Amino acid sequence: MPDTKPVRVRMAPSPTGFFHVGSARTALFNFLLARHSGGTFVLRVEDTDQTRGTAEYEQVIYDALDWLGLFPDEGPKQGGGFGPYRQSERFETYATLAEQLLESGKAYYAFETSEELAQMRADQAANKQAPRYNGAHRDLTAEQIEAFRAEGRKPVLRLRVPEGETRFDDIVYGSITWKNSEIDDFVIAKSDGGPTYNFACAVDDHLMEISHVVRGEDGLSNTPRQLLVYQAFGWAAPIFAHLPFLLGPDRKKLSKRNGSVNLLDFGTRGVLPDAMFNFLSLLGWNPGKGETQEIFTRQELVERFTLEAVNKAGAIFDEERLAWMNAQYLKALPMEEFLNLVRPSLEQYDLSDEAYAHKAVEMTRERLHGLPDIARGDDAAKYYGVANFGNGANYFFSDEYPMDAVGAAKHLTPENMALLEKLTEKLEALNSFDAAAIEGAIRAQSAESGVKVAALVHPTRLVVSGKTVGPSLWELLEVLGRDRVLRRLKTENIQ
RNA sequence: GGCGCUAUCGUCUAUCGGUUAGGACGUCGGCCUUUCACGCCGGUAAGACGGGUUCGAUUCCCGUUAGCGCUACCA
Repeated sequence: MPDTKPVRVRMAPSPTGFFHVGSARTALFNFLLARHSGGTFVLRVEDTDQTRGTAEYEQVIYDALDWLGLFPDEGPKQGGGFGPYRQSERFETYATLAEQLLESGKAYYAFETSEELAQMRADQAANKQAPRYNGAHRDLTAEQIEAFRAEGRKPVLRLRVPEGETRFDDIVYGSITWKNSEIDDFVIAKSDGGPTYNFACAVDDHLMEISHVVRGEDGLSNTPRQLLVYQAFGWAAPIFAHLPFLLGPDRKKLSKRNGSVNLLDFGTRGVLPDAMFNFLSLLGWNPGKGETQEIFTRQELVERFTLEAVNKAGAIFDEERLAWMNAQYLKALPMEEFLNLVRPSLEQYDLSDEAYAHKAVEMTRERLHGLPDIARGDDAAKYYGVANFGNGANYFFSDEYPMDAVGAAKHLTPENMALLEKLTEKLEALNSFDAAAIEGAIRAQSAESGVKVAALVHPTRLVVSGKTVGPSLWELLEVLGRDRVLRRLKTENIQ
């Protein structure tokens, strides 16, 4: 590593109203690289498009980054020595620099209207030609420029792309070469004076002394254009590393059309930030060397991460695997934290008996799914996660809980109800209402009535919880306590 | 259309010319058991296709096919 320049990476989202998980993955890899190399993680807001929302949408970016735990070292909020960090506040810089290019002859005015350009492209398409700016205004004379101005036309500034080819070494994709003839004289300054993406991006990356441009695969095609801007200014280019896309189940670029893409929605659904961090880091990257470990702490990830180990092929965002991974983290979470996590879904209940609530949550937690998806049609009684934890623990806190209809039809038969009456008497007679005694009573009743233990267990569980599944029955009854159990058994709340 | 990129089990991936192609998710079967879940054990399943290079290719090269991306006064 002869390169001793300090590592400075950036995440450059545009405020669009929600934070895409793909952007989160890109931000994460930048963050990992910065922390791994003791570098700086910069947040730059690309809000040059005035037609899109900005102010309130910017907050979404902070919320998302905070949630995932990716705290920028420099950015609009935290400041830094390379600000401002909002492109909308850097227009003068772009204008000044674009002007420089105009004066040096590296850029020129072009006066075509949008309509004329659209027509030009249509003609090219009709002639099966590549739609590219034809360079008609490349060498306008001062008189011609004045004439266009007199017409009231507002010019754009186009970069005069030289002959030859542009190549660069991408850390992930290797050597990439483009013929400059494939790149037209693209616009660097719009007619309203604002910069275009490729220009602003190159200018900012240079001025902010970004050492590694780590971004999505779609940036690959834009890189030659940006390199041309560096070249026009005579600037040294940064190192590029493009990341393969995150794909939907249909193998198309992940979007709202083919899946959940809002990072914060996963949090709402009960995904732990640590789990998402771990999951995302393993999409398109892995420690290699035959490593079979799947669960890594943030620190382990920071230590092992290298751009060289990033894959080239796109990766499908598999929610099943996310669910599994989230479950791993959920199980390892200290009870106190877990309790706070599920508290919102239990808000309608009285949790003042802390010891009881603690026990109820603990018993229910062992059965939760990593990322429930009721919409998929799963049995809500079986699959629940953090977000709808209350559905799995409702019966602990209220006598009003839904009765599983299928289970009731199967187990709450007249014969079984008669058995339950006898069992209820036995339970009522118990001196100590503990698991061992309860089990003893149920087994005794089983033997006495000549039925299998299951013939008593299932109906009892149904009546006291409304569910066909749940914790060990003896322990469950002990925790629920004599009062609740007997009350429910006697009420036969089966509807 | 042009240009660019990609291609190992259904999915995420390991492999840096020689392996019974490994792990994980999912799935299937079994164990545990009062149910479900957990856990444990076991099974299933892959180098897109065709050419080269080589003693030997999943691995290197070329082509085909497929997918994706760029081709805006969006970012």
